[in-house]
Amino acid sequence: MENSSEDSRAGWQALPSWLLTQTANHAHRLVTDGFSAANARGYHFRVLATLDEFGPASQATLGRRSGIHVSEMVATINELAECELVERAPDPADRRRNVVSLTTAGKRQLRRLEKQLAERQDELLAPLSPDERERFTELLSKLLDHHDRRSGEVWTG
Amino acid sequence: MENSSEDSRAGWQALPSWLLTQTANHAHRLVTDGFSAANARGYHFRVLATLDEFGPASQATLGRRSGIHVSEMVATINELAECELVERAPDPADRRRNVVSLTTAGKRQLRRLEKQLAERQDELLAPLSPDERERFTELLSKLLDHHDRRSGEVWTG
DNA sequence: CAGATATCAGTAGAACTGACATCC
DNA sequence: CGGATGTCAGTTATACTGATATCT
Repeated sequence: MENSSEDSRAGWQALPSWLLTQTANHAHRLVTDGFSAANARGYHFRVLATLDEFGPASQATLGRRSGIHVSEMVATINELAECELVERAPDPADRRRNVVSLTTAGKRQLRRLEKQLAERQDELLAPLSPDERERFTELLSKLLDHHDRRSGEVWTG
Repeated sequence: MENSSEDSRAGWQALPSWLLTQTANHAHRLVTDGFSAANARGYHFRVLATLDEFGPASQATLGRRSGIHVSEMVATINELAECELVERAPDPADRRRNVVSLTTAGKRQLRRLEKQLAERQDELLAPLSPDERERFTELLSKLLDHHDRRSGEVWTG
């Protein structure tokens, strides 16, 4: 009654929070390794993808859209610009700002990273059936929406 | 066809790896806050719970059982010993070792933390029905078992 | 001697804070 | 002036690696 035979984890190792954070660690390692195989980091991908979706923007705007801290953005853009994946030019309309935009090389790199990422998703979900994968992401979305909203409440009312 | 109306997340924010790591961050914050409300950290709980389950042990053994790195164990035991939640005594049978054991105050603290933890699980899974919670932990277990085994393969053959 | 143990120092990545100069 | 922007320096927490002294 206390432990059915298939329940291999005891005590705290069976808690949802433990299962969640440990599995997330594996996921993080998978995608991080995938990115570094393409000489990139997660921040690089997020900036490139955000530029691709919304077009050129200032670093502050990019930070808000991609959820990357402003001070992280500086280093990220430095690295991307050094590889000529983005271009950073002063905004003539507002001299505080830099306008960051995607280069063609940046677009190419983005496609590469997207492909990498898709493969890692598959590796992550390998033991699940298509049906299970569907339900899994649904449940995660539900949880994340809930908690994102809860954190947001404090600041946005 | 590309986006049904209920799919609020675009692009990379809908990827399983993203949903997973972000949700895990929320979970981690929840339990961390819960622990710190009881003047504890995750390591403290894991050591106390491991001592409760397996009995007194050396720091190295404790580390293997709880998955905590040996060098982290030193600081963890220092902190627990300072609050008199565990006792650290030299092992007469092997002078390299310390024998670490639970005190009654440690047991009390463990119960407190277990209660905290249970509440945080509930907060974490709040938007899910009992049925959904069941399936969620099942899917997570399946994933974690898979990836734990895969990482283990490298070292244990 | 190899190997285990406890300890301490240092490292690395992620996410954040604070200070600052510049500009709107 | 208040507020936004970009930059840099520093901090925190987590999880390691490496070195060392001691002991089996």
